Amino acid sequence: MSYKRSFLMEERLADNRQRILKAARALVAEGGFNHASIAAVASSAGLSAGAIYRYFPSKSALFVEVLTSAIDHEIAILQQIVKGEGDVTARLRACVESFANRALEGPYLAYAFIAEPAEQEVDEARLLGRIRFGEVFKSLLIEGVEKREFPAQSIDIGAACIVGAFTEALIRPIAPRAKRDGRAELVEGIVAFCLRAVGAKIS
Amino acid sequence: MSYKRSFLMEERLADNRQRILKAARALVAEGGFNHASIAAVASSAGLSAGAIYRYFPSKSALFVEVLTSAIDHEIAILQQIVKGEGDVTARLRACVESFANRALEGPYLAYAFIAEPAEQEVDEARLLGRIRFGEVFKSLLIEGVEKREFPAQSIDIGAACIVGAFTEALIRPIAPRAKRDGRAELVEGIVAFCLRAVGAKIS
DNA sequence: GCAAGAAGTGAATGGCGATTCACAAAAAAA
DNA sequence: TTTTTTTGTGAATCGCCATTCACTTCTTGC
Repeated sequence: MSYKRSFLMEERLADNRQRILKAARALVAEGGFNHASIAAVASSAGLSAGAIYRYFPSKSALFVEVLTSAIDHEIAILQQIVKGEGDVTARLRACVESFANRALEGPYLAYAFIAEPAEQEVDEARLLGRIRFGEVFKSLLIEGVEKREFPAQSIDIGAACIVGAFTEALIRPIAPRAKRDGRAELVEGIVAFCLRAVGAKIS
Repeated sequence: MSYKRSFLMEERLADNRQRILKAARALVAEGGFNHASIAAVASSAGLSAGAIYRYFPSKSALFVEVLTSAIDHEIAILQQIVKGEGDVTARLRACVESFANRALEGPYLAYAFIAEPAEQEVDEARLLGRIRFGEVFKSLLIEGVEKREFPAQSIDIGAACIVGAFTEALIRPIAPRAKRDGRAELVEGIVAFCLRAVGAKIS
């Protein structure tokens, strides 16, 4: 009577889904969103264009998921640092450093995720991601102010500013066909800026 | 023999061009780039779609000019402040305040110019604009460091960070359908962040 | 093995809006 | 006024891809 998917079938479907996501991510990393048409994703995942629609309702939905899961991953890394040991200043430094270094590692991907023009939906997901990054810094700021490591200040605004600051400072070296030199100095410069901005003592 | 445009004709053509630019700007201010199709711009300027192409080679070119001239205007305002009197700290404060207030004044326009997804070319113009804003702050930073108002620091990075910081802090309240309250606090928060970041004494 | 249902195919469709173009109206030269 | 050149019109084209769909191939239940 009713059709029931075997375990193996389930596996294969799940695997396909993952392959689609992976292919999409890889194509974005390679040449940005433009480079990643449904046809390209499909063939790169070893499926037909039509098949994609068995797994995702639309192109936007697919890329929103690609973006969101990448962001989840980054956030998890940052939260790990936030929850770690050391004073707040050190952890803030570590967060900014980590984010910046990872972005410079895969510049095209980071560019796409931070700044490349994309559809409405993707863009909304991006905004949401930025807000989530903001929350991470917000928690650090709250702790820092509480522990008197930082002076009293507007937490929400400060968090947004931090995200904006390192993001912007990264965009230029990250953008397609930009020169990328002095990475260490760049990262250190960004960190120093952020630490001064929150009023951390020296460092 | 050769056709020569009369003075009146020249005038009319120049006027048409201006009207097109103005219509485009108005439509963007009203509903973002999406809202501003060639057809819409044309009818709003009192011309036919085809006529636009006698004045601009492409839609992108038109919007690049709209964007660029808006940026020119903003930059001029900031440079006025930079060249003004008062210590560097005060002028930096005035620049950030001015930009933020003007952005909050015409939120949709600012959003489109700062963050709305658009064609490649427009996006490139936007990046260029950001760099130019950076230069303004760069000159302030250089002066501030020279005059010992600010400690030694990475000028280029700092300038980029400032632009990113206020930009990001503005995007959320500026974005379509965002709530916009506490404007004065927002601006003051951003200013405070930036001043601490460059190491300005109190304020 | 065989019917019924599910997954996969890829060429055709569809929508959208920029761009073009054959033609019309207006302006300058003759 | 007639001719030539420029400017303006707006419907038709065109390009681009996401999305669909009639059909094939594979899975499952019997």
